[in-house]
This record gives sequence, structure tokens and C-alpha cells, in this order.
Amino acid sequence: MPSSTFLNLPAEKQEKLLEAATREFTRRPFNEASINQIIKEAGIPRGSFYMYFTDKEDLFRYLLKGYVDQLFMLLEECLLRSRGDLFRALMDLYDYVQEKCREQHMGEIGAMTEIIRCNSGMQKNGLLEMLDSEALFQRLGGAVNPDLLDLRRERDLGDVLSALLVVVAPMIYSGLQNGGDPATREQLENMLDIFKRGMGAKSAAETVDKETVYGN
Amino acid sequence: MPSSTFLNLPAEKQEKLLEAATREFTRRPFNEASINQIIKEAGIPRGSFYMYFTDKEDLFRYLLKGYVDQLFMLLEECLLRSRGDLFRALMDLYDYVQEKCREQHMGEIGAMTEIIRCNSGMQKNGLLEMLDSEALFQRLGGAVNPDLLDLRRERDLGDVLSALLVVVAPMIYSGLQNGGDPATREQLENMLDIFKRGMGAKSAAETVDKETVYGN
DNA sequence: CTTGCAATATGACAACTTGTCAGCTATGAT
DNA sequence: ATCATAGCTGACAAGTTGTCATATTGCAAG
Repeated sequence: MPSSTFLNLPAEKQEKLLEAATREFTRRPFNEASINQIIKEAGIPRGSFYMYFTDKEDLFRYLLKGYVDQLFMLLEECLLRSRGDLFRALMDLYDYVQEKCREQHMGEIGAMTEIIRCNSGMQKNGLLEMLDSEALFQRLGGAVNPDLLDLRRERDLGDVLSALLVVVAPMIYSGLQNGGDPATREQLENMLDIFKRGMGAKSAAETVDKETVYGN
Repeated sequence: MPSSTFLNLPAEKQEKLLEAATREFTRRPFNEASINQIIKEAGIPRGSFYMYFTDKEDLFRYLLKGYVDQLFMLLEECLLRSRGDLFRALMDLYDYVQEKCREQHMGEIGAMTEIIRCNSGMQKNGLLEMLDSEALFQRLGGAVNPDLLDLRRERDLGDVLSALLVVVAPMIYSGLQNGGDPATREQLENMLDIFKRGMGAKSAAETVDKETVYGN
């Protein structure tokens, strides 16, 4: 988290730094990104940088937190529109992100995508870890209609949410990377269906639709 | 991947480097780990290092690939013992890893754990990405009994495996980190059950056991 | 042998990196 | 006008990495 000194800075100056940082982090993966480059481009002196952020990592986290928060707000919106249907909301989120990224090629989401793409080597998934699960699950939990889920214990909702996000998020990224390959969308759809119906073999009574489809 | 030059080195010298690398990577996270430190400790000159590996990352991947492979071999064993029951095998793997790590505090698995623990900051989950999904899924796929799963399409098995691994692996790590907290084991057990039974609400006919237990 | 050639080894080097700190300047209160 | 406090600054030490000209080795053919 940036120091209060940074937050007190004129918005213009803040953005200049943040923009330069975004540019650098979309160019090189986190390891290789250079504070030198960022401050040179933003035109602020070295000493000042360390006045605002403790670290390269500090800056990186701050930058990405904004993007991730935005994505979660989108998911929340999708949940409202789908009346709490988590699975449908996730598909809608996928579509919405796809579309949004196509039209404004380097907007808010575009920048996030680029950073993710650029960091897809060594530490890509570390991005996931960035989300403050506690707070976010609480927020999302409220928008989910639990009657559409098979919840049996208090914390099942949290487990369901976290499992879904861990699996779905990379697929959303992946969809962005290959420019909306329909195969990726289909894969996501299928994955969600597997989660919904369960992986365990169904006993005879429950196997109706399976046998209907495959005649096996 | 290391150069042939490295593979041709006397085993003794290879290990000296690998051991030094393990020590360094268990001390500092990948970003901060220093090639300088490694070569100093291994007593090989700077130039030679770049003769063997192209990069710090190159070395890191090679080192970890060995550990990850070992873990997959364990899972394969567990699958054989559980007669292809994937869910049971994953629980067994959890227990086995726990036990193994307790007795030999810094053995093969111990080293892996330490590296994972040390890298649990920015790029922890990047470790997951290291596994060559294609090859590994093929291997594991053969040991799984598909009759115990609800597979409806050709690639469902791959999807099931990948989803399970993505969710379970961090929980195994996490169990190692907190020294075998029973709560973690319970969480894993619950998570596997959710996957097995499915997340979607069951229609009346299928809800029998849920209602039996909760009377709701 | 010994000549020669390719493979391997080596450490000094240039070109970076990062975080710190002593001293500077601006702001606002008394 | 004085002074404290917060904020600003760039030179600096201590480190990092990858390269490369040169030295050394191993080995095969003459």
C-alpha cells in the first residue's frame, strides 16, 4: 500500500506514475521490470519513489489491486443480473470481459490483460493470490442465491466460490490471450457444467440424462 | 533445461551445484535469490554457470521439475492402491506427504516444501504452471478408473484432473505449511466431497440424503 | 608424440539494479 | 520573521546479471 504522502499527491502526478508503471509492467514481467525505467518515464526522482512505495512489489500490488477490484465489481453486477445464479454470472462475466476488451483495445481491462499476459511466465497465478479472499467472498456471498447451490455446511459457500474462482479466472485470462477463441468459451461452459453436476459417478436413479444422451 | 555440458558433468559436481541452488532457493524467494550466492557456495566460477544454465529461471525450473515429478509419481502410486479412485487417492496423497515430511525433516519432499513455502509470496502458484499438463494427465489418466467418475465427453477426464489438481495442490502445500493442522485436512475432505457431489442444487428426487441429514 | 581442433572453463568487465541518506526546500503556524 | 515539520532530491555504496576474450583441456589423426 502506498504511503499517505503518495495519496496526498495531486491526482495528476499520481496518475503519471501509475501510467508509467502500467507501461513498464506491460512490457516486461515483474522480475525484469525496472523501477529506474518507471521513474524516468514518469519524470520523478528516485528518492521520491521510495517516499511513496516501499518496493517494486508494493507498487505492483497496488496497481493490480485496482484492476482486480474492478473485475469483482463486474462479477457482482453479473450476479445481480442473473438473480444470483453463480454459474450463469460467470459465463456472463466471461462474455462481458471479452466484449469490453475487444471494443476499447487498451482501456482499463485492456491494461489488466496486458499485465497478466506479460506475467504469464513465472508468476502469473500469483495474481490470483492477490485477491483478499475474506472481504471479496463476503461481498460476493451476498449476491449469490444459495438456493441454486447444494450447500450443506456453513462454509460450503466460501469453498464453492474459491474453487470456482481459482479455476475460472485463468480461463478468462486465457480467453483474452487467444483473442476469444470459441473453444475456450466452450471449455469454460463444459467446466462449469462439470462443477454443477458433480464429478462422482451417479447412481442408477440419477443417471437418467447421461444414459439418455449416450445410450450407454 | 540444462545444457548437455551440464548433464555430462561428473555427478558429484552436478549435485554440488544443485544443492547450493536448493539452499539458496529455500532461503530467499525466486526474485531475490542470487546466482552469485549459488555459485559461490557451489565453488564454480560465474562463466561456468552460464555454460550450464541460461538463466536463474532455467535452473529453478529444472530443480523444481524434479520435485514435482516425484509428487506425481506418488499420486500415481496412490491411484494404484485406491484402485483408480481419484478422490481417495488425493486424500491418501495428502496424508502420505504429511507423514513423509514429518519423519525426514529435510528430505526430498522437505526441500520441495521449503522452496514452496519460501516462494509463497508473489509467485507461489507459478509452481503449478510448471507441470507439463499434457504428459502428466496422460500418465495419470491411465491409472484412473473412469467408472467412478461422471464423464460425458472425451475431454472431461482432462478437465476433471486439471480442476482437481489446481484446487488440491495448494491445499497440500498449505497443509505442509501449517504443520498438519487437522482443519486443513478436513477442508480438503470437504472440498473433494463438493466436487464429487456437484455444486448445483439437486432436484427433489436427488435431495434425499441432504434432507435426511439436515431435515431442511 | 605432437599437432590441431573443438569443447569446456574462467574471471574481469560493462552495464545495469536497488535502497539509503545527508542535505535541501517548501509550507504553514506562532 | 522564525522555526519545525513534512516532503523532495540525486549521488552513492553495494549489489546484480550476462558476456566474452582468453586459457585450458580432451581427444583424434597424422
